[in-house]
Amino acid sequence: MKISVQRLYDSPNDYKDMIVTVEGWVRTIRSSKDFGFIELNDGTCFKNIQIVFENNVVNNYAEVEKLPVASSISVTGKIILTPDAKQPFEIKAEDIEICGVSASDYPLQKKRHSFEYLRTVAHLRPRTNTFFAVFKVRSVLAQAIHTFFQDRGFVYVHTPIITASDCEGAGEMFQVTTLDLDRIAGSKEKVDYSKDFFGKQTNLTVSGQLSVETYCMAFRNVYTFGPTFRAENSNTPRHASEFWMIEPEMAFADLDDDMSMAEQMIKYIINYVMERCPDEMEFFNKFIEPGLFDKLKVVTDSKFDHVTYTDAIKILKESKVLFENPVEWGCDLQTEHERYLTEKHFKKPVFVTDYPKAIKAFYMKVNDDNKTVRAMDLLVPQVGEIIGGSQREERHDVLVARMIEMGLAPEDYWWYLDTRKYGTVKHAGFGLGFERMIMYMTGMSNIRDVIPFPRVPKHAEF
RNA sequence: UCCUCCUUAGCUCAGCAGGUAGAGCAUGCGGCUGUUAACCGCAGGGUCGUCCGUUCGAGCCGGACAGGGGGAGCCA
Repeated sequence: MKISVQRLYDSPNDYKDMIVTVEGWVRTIRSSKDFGFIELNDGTCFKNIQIVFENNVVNNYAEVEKLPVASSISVTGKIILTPDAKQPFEIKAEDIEICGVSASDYPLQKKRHSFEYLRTVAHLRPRTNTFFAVFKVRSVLAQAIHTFFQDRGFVYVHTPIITASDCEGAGEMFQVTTLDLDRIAGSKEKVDYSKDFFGKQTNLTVSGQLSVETYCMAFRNVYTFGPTFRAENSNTPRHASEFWMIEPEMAFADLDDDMSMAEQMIKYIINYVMERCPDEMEFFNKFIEPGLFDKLKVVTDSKFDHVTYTDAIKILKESKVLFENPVEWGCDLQTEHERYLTEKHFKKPVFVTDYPKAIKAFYMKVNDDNKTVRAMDLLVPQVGEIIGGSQREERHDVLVARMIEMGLAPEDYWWYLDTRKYGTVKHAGFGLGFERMIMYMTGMSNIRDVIPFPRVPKHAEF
C-alpha cells in the first residue's frame, strides 16, 4: 500500500506493523557494516521518515548504502512504532527500489548553508528545511487569504497584468512592447507607439486598485490577489521587482470599516497558518526567529490601536528621542518613526490615519479640514508598515480637482471617473504586500528568500 | 541611487609584524550491529573576486572595477 509520510505522522497507530510503500528523496544516510539508516523526505511533510535497512534483508544493501544525498527511492517495509526513540516510528525496509541515483556533486550539504549561497541554487533550495517550510507557508497563507475573503462573500477579481494607464502613481513601470528595440536604438526618430502590439504604450501593472474599484461598484465586496511589478532601482531586503499583492475593496464602507477588516484579516490568516503548519512554524520559532510565537501572539490577541497622523507627530516630538530625520507636521513618517510608534510607544500594532494630503495618492478621500486625507497605514513591531489603505474620494468634482492638482490628466482616467458618475458611493480598501506578510509570519528577513525565483535589479536568473 | 562592511578548497570559516595556505563539513576508498549535524582511518581538492600599484617579496598595504551582505531613500 502506497502512503504519504504526512498520513503516517497523522495517525501512526493506524499503521502499526503494516507493510507500506513510501517514495521520496534521501536527505541523509548513515550506515555501518550490516545495517543503516536513511532519512527520507517524500514532500508531503516537513518531517522526514527514518528507514532502517539491513544487509541480510534488502537484496541491494551495498548499492543503497552508497547512494548520494538527494537520490530518489521507493521503500516497502513494515511500520515499527518506536516511542522511546527520537522519532515516533520508522520503517523496517524489506525492499528498496532505487529510482534515480543522484550525482555526488549535489550542492546541498547536511550542514547549514548561508541564505546567500542558497540563492545561487534557487532551483534546489526548496529541498532544504528552511525553504521547504517557507514555501509551504507561502502556499497555506495564500489559501488563508482566499478563504478569509470568500467566506465573507468577497468576489475575487483578476485585474490586468498588462495595463495602458501609464501613471497609476505608484512608481516606475516595466514597459511591454513587441517593437524591435535594436532597430529603434539606432534611429533618431520618435517611437511610434501606434505600431506597437496594442497600438499604444503599455506597461506591467503596479497596482490593480483602480481596476478593481470598478468591480467593487458591481459586487460590493471584492479583492485582487496577483503579481505586481515595480521597476524601481531599490535594492533592499524588503523590495522585489516582482511581488504579489492583496487588495480588497468594499463599497458602502468607510475608513473604520476598512481598518476593522484589515485587523480581522491579519488575525485570521496568522491563526490559519499556525493551525495548519505547526511543524514549519515550530521550526521558524526555534531556528529562524526565536520569539516569533510571542510576536505573533501579541498581534492575534491584542486590539489594534489607532492614532491620527497629527497625534503621532505630537507623540514623536514629545518622545524627546533624537531621530536621524527630525519630525515635522507634513513630512512622511520614516521607518525609524514608524518603529518607535509601534514598538516603543504603543507596543502593539497601530493604525496611523489621516495623513497630509500632499504626501498621499490622488484617490484618497479629502477630509473636511482640506489638509488631510482618510488614509491609514498599519504599523507592526519589527517591520513597520505592512498595510496601506484609505477611504476613496467618491465625489466626482473633488476627485477631478485632486488629479489636476497632482499633475494627472483626468481624460486618461475616464473609465475610473465613471465610477463616480454612475451611482457613486463611499468605499474603501487597502493593500497588503503578500511577501511582507510571509516574512512577518516566518521571521525570514530577506524578501528574496520568500519568493521561489526572486526578481530584483540585475537579477532574473532561473 | 547613497552610506558601510565583506569576497581564502564544492560549502562554512581560520590565517599573519607583509616571507608563496589550514580546519570542519562535503566528495572518494576502507572500518564499525541502532544511528539521528553518527563515529574512526586514509586520500584527492585552492592561479587566496578581477586588474593595477607599493615592496627584494602581498591572501595580508593602497587604488579602480565586479559580485554579495547590512543600513537609508522609494514603497508593498
